[in-house]
Order: sequence, then structure tokens, then C-alpha cells
Amino acid sequence: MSTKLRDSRDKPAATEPDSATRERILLEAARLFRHHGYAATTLREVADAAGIKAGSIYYHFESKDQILGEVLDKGIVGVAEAVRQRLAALPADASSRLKLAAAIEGHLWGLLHHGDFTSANIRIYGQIPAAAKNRHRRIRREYTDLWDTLIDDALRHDELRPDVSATIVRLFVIGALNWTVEWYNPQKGSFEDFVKQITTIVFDGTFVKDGPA
Amino acid sequence: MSTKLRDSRDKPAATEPDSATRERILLEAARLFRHHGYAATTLREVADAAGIKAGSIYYHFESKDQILGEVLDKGIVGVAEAVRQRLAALPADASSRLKLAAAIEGHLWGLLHHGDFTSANIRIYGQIPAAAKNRHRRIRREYTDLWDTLIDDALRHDELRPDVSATIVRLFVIGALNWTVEWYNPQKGSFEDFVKQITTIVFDGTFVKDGPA
DNA sequence: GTCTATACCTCGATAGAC
DNA sequence: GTCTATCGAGGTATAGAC
Repeated sequence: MSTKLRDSRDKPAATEPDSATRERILLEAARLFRHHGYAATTLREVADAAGIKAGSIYYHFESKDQILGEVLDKGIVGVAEAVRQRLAALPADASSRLKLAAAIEGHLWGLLHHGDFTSANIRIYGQIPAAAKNRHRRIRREYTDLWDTLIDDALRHDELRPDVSATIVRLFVIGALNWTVEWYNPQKGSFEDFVKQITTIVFDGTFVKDGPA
Repeated sequence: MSTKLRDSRDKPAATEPDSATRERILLEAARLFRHHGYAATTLREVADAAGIKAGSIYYHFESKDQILGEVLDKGIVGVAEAVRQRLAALPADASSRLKLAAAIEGHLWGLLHHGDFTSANIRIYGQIPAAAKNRHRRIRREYTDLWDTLIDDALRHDELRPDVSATIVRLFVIGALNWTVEWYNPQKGSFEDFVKQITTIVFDGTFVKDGPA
């Protein structure tokens, strides 16, 4: 075995080691941030939920702010990974519609499978200090760029309606998809059926046919 | 003049008098709740923004919690009023599509015209204590009932797609509309054009035609 | 790696002068 | 109707024992 795999002298830097306790802190923090907000959540509550005492958190994290940053990042990364995986599984010549359908399915899957992280992200992103926003912005931007590419692709292949702006479509659709984590109920039907209905609405709308103006 | 119009001995009860200071407190509270969250906003900040001292707030409100309640309510009422007004202006025999279009226009108008109240509502509703939620629930329910009626109406007239659940349509569409307050930019086009594009997407989708499955 | 104990700060709310 | 002054509670973060 190489001694280079993980040198304990190295600082964790960007990718911290994920001990079980550390992960539990992040998970409980996400859950509490989601349901009570960032400022309203105390580290005593997070520690309590994670089964440790408040002071012990500072062995794993430098500050509450750092926990926030990692929770926010995980909210995006979980979704982005699911989407990229779906897209990679498609044949290279897949239609724009097929690509977007795969992206929607992946987005919804990641969103609902990491609900505490994604909902926490959606709910509190608009409320955090500018410094925290700045640190989180790059990872967000990378993901929205992916959608821009998909939508521009559809536009260039004349599949997207010409009478709506591509920017509005992206913002509207992502916003709509994101909000499903706030009301989706897995007990009222299968995930597959849910995805099918959402995709239908996004692609073809809620009405049976193009009606009169 | 009748002495019954406003007897100063009466407690304000449900509808408080709206002094200028009182309204300013609510407006600044909404703005701060929107951008920093409920718990992160201090009454000292609210007072400062309203041009008074923190202690003075308690002449107008019993608690921070009461301010929250009124901010939340205003977020719904402003939207509901705009929608009800649009619907009332329609002829009685208007089609489901026309009624829904009017509701969408009214919803967007109210949403964006009372942005601090509506955005604050959307952002923090999921994070407030259960007691505050319960007090606010009735006014919310009344508004969603209105949408249920409109959508059921479209369903009964065979205008809504039969392959999507009416509940999913309502939740998805309202969620999508609500989130526009988070990204709508009035400098990038007229409100009328914006409404037209959103309505098109909701009714007829983002793609040019019903494509292959 | 987790604990207890605590320093220091800021919050919501109240009291009473003006 | 607004002010100043202040109370008690509870927050993040730190220090040092184990």
C-alpha cells in the first residue's frame, strides 16, 4: 500500500475526511436548518440531535458558518451528480427533449433523495450573509450552466417554443422543480409516476391543446 | 357623523388601525425578514430601519411574533385581493382557460407588487414555530381553495390534461409562480410580456408540440 | 474525540421618564 | 408616542480536564 493515500500531516483542505460523527452533524444541521432556519438553529440543538455535546462540534468544524457552507454545497452537489449521471448514460445523439427529460428526472431524484440538504439550500440561500453566498456561488453557477447548455441546445434544434425566452424557461422550470421538495408526498404515488406528470407539464403544459388566445 | 365609526374605547381587535409608523414597522420587518430570515432579524434593526428606537415598537405591537403574523398575512392577502379582483371583472360565462389566465395575472401582479411581504412569506413559512403556522393557516387555506375551484372547473370542462393529477397541477403551478418573485427582473422586459410568457409555459409547455414519448 | 465550565455578547421584552 | 436604561435568557465560541 502506498503511503501517499492519505497523509495525516496534510490539512483536510477542500475535501475533509468524513468521520461518522462529522457526517451526523451535517445531516442533523441540514434537517434543523431546513425546518427552523439557520439563525434559529442553535449548535446545542445540532449537537443534541447528533448525540454529542455542543463543545464537541468544534473538534469537527471551525464555526457554525462552516457547517452552513458544507450543508449548502451538499444540497447542490447531490442534485448535480444525479443529473450528470443520467446525461452520461444517454447516447450521444439523444434528442434535446430526451436530454432534458433525463435532466428533469435526475434533478427530481437528487432533490428528493437529499431533501434536508436541498430544501435547506433552497430555503435559506436567500437569507445568508453575503460572504457565505460568495463562497457558495461557484458551485451553484456550475450547475445552472449545465441547464443553460441543455436549454440552448433545445433552442438551437428548434424544439423549444420560440415565443418564450430561454432564460425565463430555465429560471421558471428550475424554480418549479425545486419547489416540489416542499410538497412532494411519496405516499401519494410512485416516484416514476410523479416524474412523468411533472415532465408532461413542463414539456406540454397543463391544458389539452393550444387553445384560443 | 355617527359616533359608532371608530370608538376610541374599543380595542383594535382583528383589524388594527394603521398609523404611519405602524405600517413602516411592518414594511421594514417584511424587508428584513425576507433578506435575513425571521430569527436573524432583530427588533433593533427593524426599529432602526423604521426610524425609531427598539423600545418604541412595543407601543404598536405586543411581540416580535405578532409582527411576524401580520407580515405573513399581508403576503397572502395582497395576492388574493389581486386575483379576486381580476376574476370578478370577468363575464360570468368566461372559459376555464380565461379564468385561470386572469388568476395567473393577478397572482403574479400581487406577488411582485408586494415582493417583501410575499417573498418573506414564501421564504420563512416553512421555518416558523407551529403556533405561528396555525394562526396563519386559515388565510392560506382560503386562497388555495380558490385555486382548487378554478382547476376543478377546468377539469370538469375537459380543458385540463386528463393524464395529470389536479392536485399536482395546483401545487406545481402555484409553487412555480411563487418562485418567480425570487428571480423576476422588471428591467428585462415589461410585466405584460412576462405574464404572457409564464402563462404560455403553464398552459402549453416549453416545447413546440407534443413530441414522442 | 468528547466532556464540563464559562466568558462574552446580543437578543426580546419591560419600566418609567418625558 | 417615543425615549433611555436595564433585566434575564440564551447564543457562539473557547479553555482545559479526561
